[in-house]
Amino acid sequence: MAMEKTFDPQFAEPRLYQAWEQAGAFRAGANRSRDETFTIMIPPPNVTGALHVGHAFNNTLQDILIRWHRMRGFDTLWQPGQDHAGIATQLQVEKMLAAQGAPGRRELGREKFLEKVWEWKGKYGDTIIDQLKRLGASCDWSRNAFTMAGAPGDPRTGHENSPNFHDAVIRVFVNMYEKGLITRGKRLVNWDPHFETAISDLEVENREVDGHMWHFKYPLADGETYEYVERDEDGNVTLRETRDYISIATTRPETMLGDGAVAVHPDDARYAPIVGKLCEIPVGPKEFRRLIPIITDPYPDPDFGSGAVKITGAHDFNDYQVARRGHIPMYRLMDTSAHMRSDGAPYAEAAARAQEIANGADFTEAEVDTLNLVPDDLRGLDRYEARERVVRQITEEGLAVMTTDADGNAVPLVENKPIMQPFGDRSGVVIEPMLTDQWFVDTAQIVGPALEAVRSGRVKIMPESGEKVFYHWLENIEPWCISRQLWWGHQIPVWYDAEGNEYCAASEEAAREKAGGKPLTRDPDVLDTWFSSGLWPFGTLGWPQDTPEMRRYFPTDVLITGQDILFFWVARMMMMSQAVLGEDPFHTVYLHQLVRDEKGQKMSKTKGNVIDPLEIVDEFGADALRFTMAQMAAIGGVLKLSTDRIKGYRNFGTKLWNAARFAEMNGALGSDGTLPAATAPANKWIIGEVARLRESVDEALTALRFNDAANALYAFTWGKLCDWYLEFSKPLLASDDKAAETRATMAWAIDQTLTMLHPIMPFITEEIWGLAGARGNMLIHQDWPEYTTDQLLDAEADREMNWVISLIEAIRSARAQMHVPAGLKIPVILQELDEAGHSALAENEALIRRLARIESITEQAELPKGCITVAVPGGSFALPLAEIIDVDAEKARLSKALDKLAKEIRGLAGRVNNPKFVASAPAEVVAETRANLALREEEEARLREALARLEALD
RNA sequence: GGGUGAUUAGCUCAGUGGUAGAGCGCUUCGUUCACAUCGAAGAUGUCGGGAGUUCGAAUCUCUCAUCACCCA
Repeated sequence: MAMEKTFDPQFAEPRLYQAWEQAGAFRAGANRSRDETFTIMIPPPNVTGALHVGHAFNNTLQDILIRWHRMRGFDTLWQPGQDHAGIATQLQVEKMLAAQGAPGRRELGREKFLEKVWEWKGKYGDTIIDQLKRLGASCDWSRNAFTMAGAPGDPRTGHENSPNFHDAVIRVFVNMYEKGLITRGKRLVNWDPHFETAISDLEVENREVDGHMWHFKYPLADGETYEYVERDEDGNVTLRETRDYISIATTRPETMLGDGAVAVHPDDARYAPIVGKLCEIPVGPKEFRRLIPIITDPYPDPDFGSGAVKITGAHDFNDYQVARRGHIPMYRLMDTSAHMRSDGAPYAEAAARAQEIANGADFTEAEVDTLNLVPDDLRGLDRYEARERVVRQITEEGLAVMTTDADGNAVPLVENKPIMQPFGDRSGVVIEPMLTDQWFVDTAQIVGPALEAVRSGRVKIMPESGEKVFYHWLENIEPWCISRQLWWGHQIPVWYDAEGNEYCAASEEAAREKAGGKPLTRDPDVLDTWFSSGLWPFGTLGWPQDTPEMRRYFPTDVLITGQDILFFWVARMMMMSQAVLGEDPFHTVYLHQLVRDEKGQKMSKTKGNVIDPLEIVDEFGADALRFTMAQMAAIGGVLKLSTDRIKGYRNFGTKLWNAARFAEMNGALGSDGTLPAATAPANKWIIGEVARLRESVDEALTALRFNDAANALYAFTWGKLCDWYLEFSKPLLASDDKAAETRATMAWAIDQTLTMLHPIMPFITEEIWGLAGARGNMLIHQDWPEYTTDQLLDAEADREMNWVISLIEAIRSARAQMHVPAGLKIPVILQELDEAGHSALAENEALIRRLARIESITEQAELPKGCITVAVPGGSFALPLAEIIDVDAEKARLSKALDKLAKEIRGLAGRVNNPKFVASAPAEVVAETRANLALREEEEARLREALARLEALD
């Protein structure tokens, strides 16, 4: 049956994928023929996720490595699964409920809401898995895992691989708690007012926005004054005035209400006279104005603003540090939705107590947290509205620093300046630093082994620059806030009694036992999603149970993931694996960049430059997309995806398809796998080229240089197999004595090409493989070749065929430049030729005549008038084209060739004649340079002769 | 401000000390029995600037410029 003219991926890909799945081709250990294992853990996509180009890239690379190892006979496992993605999923379900007009989260209550989430997960949670299948991902889906599997409320039983994932999470928490690695405390955290939860540093996106800097006067207590002096760099006085205030610049006036002090740099001479005195916060009811101390701290930058900084420990990270150093009270001003607090005692009462503290009274953190210092008229307001009111009140009172505008009017000094503002990466709202009780992992205690793993080389990060980034972050690691005020997640296994004592245990019963039977309430918070993702490499293998999979496949081998989650995930997996198991989770980390559009811009919905990988698969097929991904994957490279490129690789697939079609027409598709006994130089040559390809593909994939592997395959398939070998084969297939061996060689070469292309282009290669008739196995389980060039490369055939190619190219080039009609067969005169050339010509005359479109080759030393000269290594040929030759064009052609040669000869001769080069360069480089020079000089001599002959014509 | 990287053909990018490369695009020619999703031939480079190390530098070092990303 004749093959179709082109491969139809839309039709064939789903059929082929189904065939693989039905055959169990992806199962862990499938096609295993040796003892070594090879394991990759998929970076679990969010259960809410839809496949984007980043996933497509990331998973293509993983699939290439997996398929390659599986074919090589490793016991291979590609562990798939999904992440429960706390915030994203909770948000998604809330949105759905709202859209349905159903009762919301709070109305439902925790338990009912979680039921809805599980329901949602059951319905929509597999979207991304189906999308990964369209890419050709050969994960062992029978082992699909989930980071919330086995949590209370999980309606599924038995059909998921990791029913114990929840147990693993709880076990690790309890273990780390008992070791003192997890503690609870009041800390300043990034608070997301939309989701009303704490989030980690990594979930905060700092963006530059237009902001304002206000300047206000904090009057000194009791009307005190001081001499304020400013000097220039040389110490000359530029300003001297008597002041009864200290000037403060702030971008967040609403937080003034919670100020605990004003700080200046200890070396700042301007404020030295007033350090230790009190000043007044210029806002709030006049009769209850609070006085706060002026302190010194190294944090304020004397050159920035006025050099004096207000300290609001509960709402700014820098201030928090200053307040802790100086034992300054931290007054929380906002509630969980970032509205000004409206709880607690009236302002007058709170302010009076705060004043006692400022005057030196003892206080506790807990007491301070109960004090609501928001004036009664501002309570309950949104933080931005409160800001406006505060600014207005201060300005009306005349306590804003004034300046003059363009018209000479006095106006408040407000600088417009870009400021960096923190946003929640999920909610997009401005993050509020908030002083709250949270759970923390004391990462400083567990970071050591992870750092050591990379420093010692046990774990290799690629590209190497990733290691520096890794060190930098881990060496300066901050405590990791792991509690989230959400419902969807692993609830923290800690219970409290009425006195607030903590009981951490794997179950409520165990906790109650510890508490001696006292009534307990459970901490409502859940764990950061990344806490459970950190256990991915072993939680998916059945840990904490002692499973065969855990023993066999852990530690895993290569982790392929985006650079952006090096800290989120990679570093934490390394820390947690070491903390829990005392082992590294993998030995190699391959980091890649974000996939961008063809101009290098981030893809974003607002820019409208998003490329949907599934649309690409629809239009060009998964193989074309995969090949493009592999081809882009230079280590550390920027990833720019353009549809033109994808189209090019779709064309590559068609080229391969047509080569197979040609083979099939000639009865040369599908070999029995035995190495053909070739006698024709062309056949010997292609066998050697296949061996070269095998070596370069393996070398490239071993080094994770996917682009090198893809390019080697492309260059071989198109540039060697199709451009030359199939053309060489045509006269051979028509011959009596070489036809059989050529069919065998072609079948073998194409099978080898399909095999080696399969990890990158699994669909089209499997399809062609299957078209060749009865095979013992599918290509996905074909054994990967191991032959070497030492075994298969015939050096003589290699030299010979390269000479043949260069002769054909030289003749074609001369013909084209002389505008010889492409269809015209011309005679060729052999002018002179060395022995090797004679032999190559004799063996391959049929190929040369066909490909260079030559009518006859005759040998004669004396040339007729009007010849074009073609020089090749070892000799020269002439094309007698007196009737169509353009002498000037030929002269120009020769001159140009001579110029180029002359330049090369100059360079080579310069080196050879330099005694220092001969003395210092390696012998083989010197020899090579000499040989090269000799060749060039020989060619130059021939061309000069030819040019002289032409000039004699005139 | 700190860190990391980039700068090579018109475009997108490979290239870790030994004759500057690929794909796309461009020009000319071509319906040769696998392929027009194709074939043949061709043009295009002070390898960002400057300095240094070296027999030899796109590659190593320093410096300047521009850009990108990450963290403040």
